[in-house]
Amino acid sequence: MRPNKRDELVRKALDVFYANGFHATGMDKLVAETGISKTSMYKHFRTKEDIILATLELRDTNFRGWLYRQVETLADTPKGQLLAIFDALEDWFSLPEFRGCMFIKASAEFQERDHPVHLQSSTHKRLLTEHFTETAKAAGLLNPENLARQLMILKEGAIIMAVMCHSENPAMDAKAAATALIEAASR
Amino acid sequence: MRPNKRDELVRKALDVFYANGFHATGMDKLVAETGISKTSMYKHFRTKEDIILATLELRDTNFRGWLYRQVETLADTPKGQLLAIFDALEDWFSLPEFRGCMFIKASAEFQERDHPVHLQSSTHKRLLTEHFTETAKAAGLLNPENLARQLMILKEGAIIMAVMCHSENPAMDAKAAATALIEAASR
DNA sequence: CACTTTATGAACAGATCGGTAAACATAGTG
DNA sequence: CACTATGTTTACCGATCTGTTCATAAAGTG
Repeated sequence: MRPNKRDELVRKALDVFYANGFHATGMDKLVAETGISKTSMYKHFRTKEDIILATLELRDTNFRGWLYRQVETLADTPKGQLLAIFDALEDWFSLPEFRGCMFIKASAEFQERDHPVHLQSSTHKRLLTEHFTETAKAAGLLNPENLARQLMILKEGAIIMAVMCHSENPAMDAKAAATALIEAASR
Repeated sequence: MRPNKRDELVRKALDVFYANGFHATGMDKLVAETGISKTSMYKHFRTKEDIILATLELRDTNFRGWLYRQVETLADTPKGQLLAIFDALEDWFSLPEFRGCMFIKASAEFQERDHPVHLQSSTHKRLLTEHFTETAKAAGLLNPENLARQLMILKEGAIIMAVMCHSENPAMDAKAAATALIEAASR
């Protein structure tokens, strides 16, 4: 099977959009950064928006895959895994290429509630919430849906603080808060 | 004193940028939405970016003013005021014009860490954190800086969830979490 | 009244935007 | 070999981008 130009484009475009933003990245910049001709891009995608949607799809797969794997590596009990979320976040935040959550940024640039980009970003957050809910259930904790939503709030809040207040350690602040919440749900 | 066109522009541009985004709003759109001529705009500001910075300054004043006033109205004890933050958020989220945090969106569109827009957004979050810290100190709670950062994480996370997962009540999820944290810091 | 300030509309740069067209190169397949 | 699919380069389209120019209107001040 030939190396797929389409996938190569999506992989490279993901990095460019993540680092530079969606509206701020023009098609010509995408050509310059990916080394792929504009004609090829428009053979594989009808519009720039379709390329954006494809990068978000890949990002969802990559990010959730990485997080779920990381959490399972760091802890073997469901309860420990809920806490390990924040250890994984700490690692992520410390990467030099860390630029925040791509989906938060995407829905900030495409605000209409029924815009495909906005919808796809919402889906990403919903899938994460559902996964946390399942883990909380496996841990036998009280009100697993409530707890999962609270852990999501802590995760998203930690991301924002990591992007906007660079000096501190929001992942560990969030982990401490999560510990208290999980403790309370253990009674 | 004559009605100040500059302030009128900033007030109206704030709404347009907030509703439509920064890069997505061109100067011509700004003319159409504000009813102020482009020539006037460039008499008062050198660049579009200067207009953006002015709208952020106004937003900071307005938002923190509103939040601090709201919190003081809703509760008279410092501890109660820390919880009232989330009641205020709930009101904010339910407004039809609610579109998330303008500073999160600004720093999502202007990502370079030393960009004036990014810096101004960071300042807004720092001022909020400092205010929460003072309130936590006034409440005599343990580790007021820690608690304030955690409350900030809850606040920012709730905003993100409100923007991206429209069905639920993230403000009350965050308030429940805040209750547990404040309780733990009361020992 | 004359004078200055402030605002306006409309046209216009020069660059960049998303997207297209046409001619050509390359490589895998029969 | 011919054929097809996939890629490239280059130039181009009309629209829109930030920002400027200029002539003109209106309003406050002496």
